Amino acid sequence: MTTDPTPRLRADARRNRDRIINTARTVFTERGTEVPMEEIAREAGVGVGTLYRRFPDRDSLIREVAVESFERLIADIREITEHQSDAWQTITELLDRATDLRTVARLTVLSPRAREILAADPTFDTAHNEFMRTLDGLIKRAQADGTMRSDVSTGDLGVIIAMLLQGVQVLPDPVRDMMPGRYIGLLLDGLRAGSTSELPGRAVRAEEVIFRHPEPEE
Amino acid sequence: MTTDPTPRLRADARRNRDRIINTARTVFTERGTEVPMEEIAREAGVGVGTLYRRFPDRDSLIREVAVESFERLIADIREITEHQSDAWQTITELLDRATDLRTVARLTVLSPRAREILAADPTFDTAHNEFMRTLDGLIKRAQADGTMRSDVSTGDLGVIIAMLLQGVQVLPDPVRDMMPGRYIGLLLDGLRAGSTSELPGRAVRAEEVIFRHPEPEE
Amino acid sequence: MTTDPTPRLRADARRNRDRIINTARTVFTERGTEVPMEEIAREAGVGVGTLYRRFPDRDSLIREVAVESFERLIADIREITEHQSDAWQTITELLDRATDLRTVARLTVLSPRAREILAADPTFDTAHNEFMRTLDGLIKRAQADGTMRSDVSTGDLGVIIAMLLQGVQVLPDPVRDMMPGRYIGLLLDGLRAGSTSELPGRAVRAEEVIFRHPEPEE
Amino acid sequence: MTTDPTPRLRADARRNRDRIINTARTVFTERGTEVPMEEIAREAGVGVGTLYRRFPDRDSLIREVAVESFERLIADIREITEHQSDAWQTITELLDRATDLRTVARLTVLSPRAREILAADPTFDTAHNEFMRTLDGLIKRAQADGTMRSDVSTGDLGVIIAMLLQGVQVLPDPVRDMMPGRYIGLLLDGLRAGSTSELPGRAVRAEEVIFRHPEPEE
DNA sequence: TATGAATGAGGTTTCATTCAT
DNA sequence: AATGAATGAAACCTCATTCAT
Repeated sequence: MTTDPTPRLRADARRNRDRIINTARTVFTERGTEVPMEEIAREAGVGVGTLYRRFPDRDSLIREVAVESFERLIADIREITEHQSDAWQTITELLDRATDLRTVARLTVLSPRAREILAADPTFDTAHNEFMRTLDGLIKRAQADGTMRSDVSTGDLGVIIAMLLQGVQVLPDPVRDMMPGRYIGLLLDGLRAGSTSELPGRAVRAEEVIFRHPEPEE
Repeated sequence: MTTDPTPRLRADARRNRDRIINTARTVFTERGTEVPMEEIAREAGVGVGTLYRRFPDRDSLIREVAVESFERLIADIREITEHQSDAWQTITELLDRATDLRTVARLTVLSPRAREILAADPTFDTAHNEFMRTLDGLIKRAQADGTMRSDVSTGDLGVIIAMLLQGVQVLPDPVRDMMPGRYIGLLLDGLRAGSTSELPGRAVRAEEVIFRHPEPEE
Repeated sequence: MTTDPTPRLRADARRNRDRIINTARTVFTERGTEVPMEEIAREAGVGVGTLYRRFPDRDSLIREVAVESFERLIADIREITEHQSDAWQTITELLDRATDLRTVARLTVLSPRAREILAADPTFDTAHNEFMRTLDGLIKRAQADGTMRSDVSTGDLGVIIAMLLQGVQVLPDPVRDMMPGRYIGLLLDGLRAGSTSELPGRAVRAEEVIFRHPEPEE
Repeated sequence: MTTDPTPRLRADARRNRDRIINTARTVFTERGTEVPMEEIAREAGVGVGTLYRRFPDRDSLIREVAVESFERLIADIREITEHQSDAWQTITELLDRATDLRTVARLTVLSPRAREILAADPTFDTAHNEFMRTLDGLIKRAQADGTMRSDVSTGDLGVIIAMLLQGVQVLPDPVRDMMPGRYIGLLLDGLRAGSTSELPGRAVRAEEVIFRHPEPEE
């Protein structure tokens, strides 16, 4: 499923690679993509040299973290779907477990730089498209069920998720951790079917928000 | 109203100062507070030296832009209030004219650096407190009118505004400008009185979100 | 003996560090502490980055050079003392071999900036106190021997040494190297026991001249 | 006597010029020749523009201060000579009133930059030569009187004066003001006729120390 | 292979000097 | 003529990336 750029690694090399990716994911999510490479290396417990051996520059690190985060997120959704067949509930649960969602938001919708990198790399399309397809399926089902208002699109949901999660992220520490649920609650109330107001503007297509290799219309 | 840091400037100096502040406001809002000083100077059409003569370092530039943006925003609110007595409508209109609101969001809730600067500077309290008081008044009135749900606070609204506007900000260019209204619509539906769901967590106090010089209880 | 700030360095790093310190010592002694860092790096044959990796700012470079110079000077004194038991002769020889003495003078008595740096750093006290104790011992012995007038103190000698060596330093190149001995000769004549004039003012305490962490009275 | 570069000035212009020169003299003497021009202007109570109108660059300011300081010093000597015919006493008194002497020392022997400027400017020779001639006369007389040892030259005295005064200058504030007399005392003891030691090296010619337009041998 | 040292380009800031008011 | 604003070159320092051990 992945582009699998690292066919076989010695056990210790593998361990280092994992540490770096994990550290980078956390750091990118919490502090953005511009954190010094030296610092990422230090937090991962390796030298910069090792980091650069694995990822020749910052862009390639961002790319790998993004690919992997998409995959994790897709796995999250799968897991939820296993025990939860209601689409609205699935969306709610997904938003509640925001961890990987937040990373993806930061590395796609919320970082112009990351967006550019990913947009330039067609090998990334697979993971991305699968995610979009999945989200799209959920929304359509929730709308068919009559639980979600029908005038919002997958792209809209992408925007909203990104906005909310980013917002939550920068809150001062003490408020931060307890808050996501609250604002997701408000948002869901807005998304719920039966809302009275008519939304201005038009629905956003997913490709407009994330990046621009729209899958050839099947 | 102003802290008036520059009692009297020669006409040309005034012009340059204004250009710098305007450029910085745009640039900070669009691209964040870390844009190179040289670039701000270039876009403002002045030499770096001029920029530094007026604002001895980046922090002081951020500070001035923030103060001024708060003042502009307060003026916006006043203007709306003049022709609009309904609190809910006032909030809606305010959110629709998001320009200065977006700047303020970026420079308070959304930038840890800016937040730190402002928190360290008591001279900033005047503008800040006036804004908070105004927002607070609006919310209380809307809740008293029965148009806004009563389980949200001024701090909550601050968080939401910031989250939304920040999110909107990073959308890809073509989508960006037409979008705010749409998501504000969704949000307002969530905020509207009569919503069914019970919000988790607790209301956030304004000082928790922005910064920490709560006005001495009068 | 050393504060040993660099437990173990790779051979090449060690070589670079030494080059930098040596270059800085020369340059500080000849041209003062404000010589551009780029230039020090260039003369040491390394990039600026290397200089800054080892010494995060100018102050820390000054500090290291100072510590090391004190240590060299103490070693000089030890060496002289090994073959020379007469205190007056020791002082004379010490003044004749002015190299490290001049560096120390420049970095303590003669540079307000360096003095401030060193005064702020208690880890520096060891080297400093040892030097002062040594000098003090010499003077007391010379006075006990009846070779040095008894109305001068260690602090006085510090002032005089600094003044003379600084003066010598700025002489035009061709005159410079042959001169110290001459003026030291004049000075020593003034210091010699049996001088007729009575000195105005009072003896200076060493701490007044150098800096202000007087060793806790034992 | 002066090179008189400013034939006639309006009263206010004259006043500004004087303020600038006085401020610059103090500042150069206390803190060296590299103090920011803006700061000199501020302390003089004029704008930078005014400073630059009068002195087109730093070098020319240094030059003017130097010329004037020489003239003041010569006047000092004259004044002393009026009531004091003993050459040794004259030298002693001169050293005791160190003010202008210190400025001259800083701007000639002690500042490589200033020395270069003055050396490059033949119009400066007049003041300089007169001073040297005067000092030379005093020394010769003191030696003829048998009060000063005969193996020192005018150049030597220049070196010593400069060294001592510079040294005094950089002493920590509390010690500084009360000290010059003390070290001058020591020095004079060394200079006094009857000293036992034989000086190493050779006498320095005045031109070697100050700068290099040796007056055509008359 | 892993490490951390070295490099230098680029961003920040200061200040000598010029120029508009 | 006086002022203080504007300029840009040069110094400081950081960090992405390359390279020696």
